[in-house]
Amino acid sequence: MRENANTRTRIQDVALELFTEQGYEATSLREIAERLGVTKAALYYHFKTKEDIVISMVESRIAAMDELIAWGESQPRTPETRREYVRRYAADLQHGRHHEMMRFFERNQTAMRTNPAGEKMRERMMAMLDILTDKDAPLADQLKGSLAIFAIHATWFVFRQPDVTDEQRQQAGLQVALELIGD
Amino acid sequence: MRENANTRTRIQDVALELFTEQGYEATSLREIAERLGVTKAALYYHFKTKEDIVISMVESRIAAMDELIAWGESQPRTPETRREYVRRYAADLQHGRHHEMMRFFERNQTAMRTNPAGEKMRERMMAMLDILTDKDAPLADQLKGSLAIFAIHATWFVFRQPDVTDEQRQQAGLQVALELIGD
DNA sequence: GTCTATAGGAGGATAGAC
DNA sequence: GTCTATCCTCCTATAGAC
Repeated sequence: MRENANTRTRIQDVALELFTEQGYEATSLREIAERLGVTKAALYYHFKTKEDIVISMVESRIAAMDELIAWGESQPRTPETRREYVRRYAADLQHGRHHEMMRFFERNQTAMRTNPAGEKMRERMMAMLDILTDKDAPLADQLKGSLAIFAIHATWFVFRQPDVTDEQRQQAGLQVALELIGD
Repeated sequence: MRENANTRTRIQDVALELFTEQGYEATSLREIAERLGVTKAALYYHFKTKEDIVISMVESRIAAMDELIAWGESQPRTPETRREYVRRYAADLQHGRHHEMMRFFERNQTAMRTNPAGEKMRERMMAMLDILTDKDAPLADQLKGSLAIFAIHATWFVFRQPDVTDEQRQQAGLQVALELIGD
């Protein structure tokens, strides 16, 4: 079970990387298995289907988002709540494989269209948006709410310089996101 | 050739729609053919390969971008140039299938990774970014440049209300983009 | 827990008739 | 220009040995 847990995690790691780089559909189980030095059949011992690999990966991310959303919904709808929400979201993405997961979803929106994990994720993104913007706010403000979230995600992949630290990334993303939701 | 041009265009239209909604890899040629009431083999009369369909669609978009980029590069690197650039870009996307094309690329980045059309498109996006932001500008400003472009694209799909006019969309996207690049 | 072998199907692409 | 028929490859998934 030590071995079990280990291989399971390694499969998830490799899958996440390949799914993000090449796309979910474009990545075959053979490819993942080869990268790990095992056969396809071995993967099926750990996961029932290909879809299952994604579902298993997304769980901890969904849990973290649920916690954050619950917090947001329990707070008064004030500017300060929104600011704090953005700060917490940015901090949240620093842990585990969380920002990698969000990138995976961003790059596989279409493939996740019919996937249960994708449905859950879309639901959460909507809930987050509801915390950041009113549904009857001006269009520009609604757009800014979406961009604020996107800014924090983009933090992890837009910069072209190789020498940017995680510290600097997070700081830049957070600053822009905060400006977008109105200071 | 009248028929020819017509069928060719219809294939492109259906392909663009399905590739965007379901994803490039998830859409089979059989599916496109069925939607048009023809067989797969008929598609192969009009296009050499599946990849070829994408390449053919992207041409007019690339041409428009090249024109815009050439204009940008011929102007002084001033704030007013950047503002005008953003305005022209927003107006540009109103024509033909242009914003649909950008949405297609956004949702199929991974699939377009190894596609010649994808390579061209990435190159142009980089060139646009270079016009909007300096490479040695603060990280936050670089991020804002990317977000400005994204804001204009997002204009066409983020709003949840069904009664938003194209006029209103464009206006909101443009306003936010202009704020992002500093008024 | 991992392997070999294989079923079963779908996809892209082509040949050749009409 | 479009069709029928078919090829070939690759994929997901399973059966059963070790």
